[in-house]
Amino acid sequence: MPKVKQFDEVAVLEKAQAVFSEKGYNGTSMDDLVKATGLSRSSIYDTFTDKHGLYLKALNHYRCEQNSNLEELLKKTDSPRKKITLTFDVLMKMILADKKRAGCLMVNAGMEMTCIDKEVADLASDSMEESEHRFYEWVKAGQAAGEITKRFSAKALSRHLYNSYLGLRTIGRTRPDPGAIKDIIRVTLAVLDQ
Amino acid sequence: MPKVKQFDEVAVLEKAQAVFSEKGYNGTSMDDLVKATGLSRSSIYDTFTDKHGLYLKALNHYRCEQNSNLEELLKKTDSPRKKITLTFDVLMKMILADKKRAGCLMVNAGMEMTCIDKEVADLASDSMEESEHRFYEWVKAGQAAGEITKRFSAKALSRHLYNSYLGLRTIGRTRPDPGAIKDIIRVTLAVLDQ
DNA sequence: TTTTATTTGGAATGATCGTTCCAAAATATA
DNA sequence: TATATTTTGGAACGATCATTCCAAATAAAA
Repeated sequence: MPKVKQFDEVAVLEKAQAVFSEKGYNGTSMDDLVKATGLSRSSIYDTFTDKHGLYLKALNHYRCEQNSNLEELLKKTDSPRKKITLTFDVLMKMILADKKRAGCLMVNAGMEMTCIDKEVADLASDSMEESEHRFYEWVKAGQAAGEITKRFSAKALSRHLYNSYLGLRTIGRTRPDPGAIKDIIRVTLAVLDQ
Repeated sequence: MPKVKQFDEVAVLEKAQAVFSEKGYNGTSMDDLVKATGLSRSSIYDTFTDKHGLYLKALNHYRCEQNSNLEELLKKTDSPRKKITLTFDVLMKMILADKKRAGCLMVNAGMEMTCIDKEVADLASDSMEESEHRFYEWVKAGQAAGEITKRFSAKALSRHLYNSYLGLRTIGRTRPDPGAIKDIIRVTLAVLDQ
């Protein structure tokens, strides 16, 4: 009887995500979102409540997608150290492939919204903590396996790795230079050596 | 004969800078700027042309001020390595003192405006290159003086240092934890050892 | 094909945006 | 103190913002 939904919600979220990444939350208008998603205003409001709701859904979707993509990719190896290396390899490829310099939606959101929107700020902060903790588990396992130095605590090393990730995300958005990114990753990872 | 300007332009720029840092360019309204500066709309438009002009002037003033503050501080020592260490010490103090998490106006501007405003993006990019180059000169001198390892090129090390700076700026805005910042700086600087 | 529930497009709305404008206030000189 | 010149406050402007609303279009079921 009823007419069924004419669009794929996930596809819409990914279109919206791209615009939010490029222009930021405050730099994106509903008109931008209408054009990018191909949906009508009514459909957007009906499905996502409002602009803020769409932003939150896009952020959550981005987080899930990134996590599962990374998990899938890291099945390639059991070595904790190689998981770290692979993560930075993939990051470099993502940055260099990102011709529009959209960057990471979560990092962008954290930077734009910390002082403005507690709900978004908390979400971004939580996601960042999760990412850092992933590094922590790998470093800890790597140290146990003798792949990673014990000169520094697992906590300190994982904080360093995640800090380098954040720096690269900033460089990727502002001044993405292949040589620079390679240098940074090489030096960042050298700290893990005995 | 004429009535003279009733306000200090530099003081106004610093008030504006604080608001732009917290809320971003698109998140800041002219009303916010009127309240923060204490000036009237007319005076703002008469002095800075428009919102965008005020933003650019605030960015340029921030850049000059930061550079001269750093230069002044680093007179304390002649050792290139100690200049680097001091720079990170000061950065940590700035981040921890920054209760509003305003962060660095230049980094914030680069992140918010890359895809939106070429003029601002170029200014931020130029300022970032300058900062990285400052590290480069110190690393090069430090290597020549035997204070810094030659395992990596001066270019690679300076890129690494600046990348760590950018990461810390992001963390300072989103999740500023004293312990984390100390860890990151310690590991970042350890790379300079022989 | 007709019916029915739902989506859809686009006009309309009120709020807020950046900007302009001008009469009134203010100050350094005469 | 009076005059001349500039700043100032605040109202007013058009543009754009997010959001609402409804008639028309649409697709599944009868």
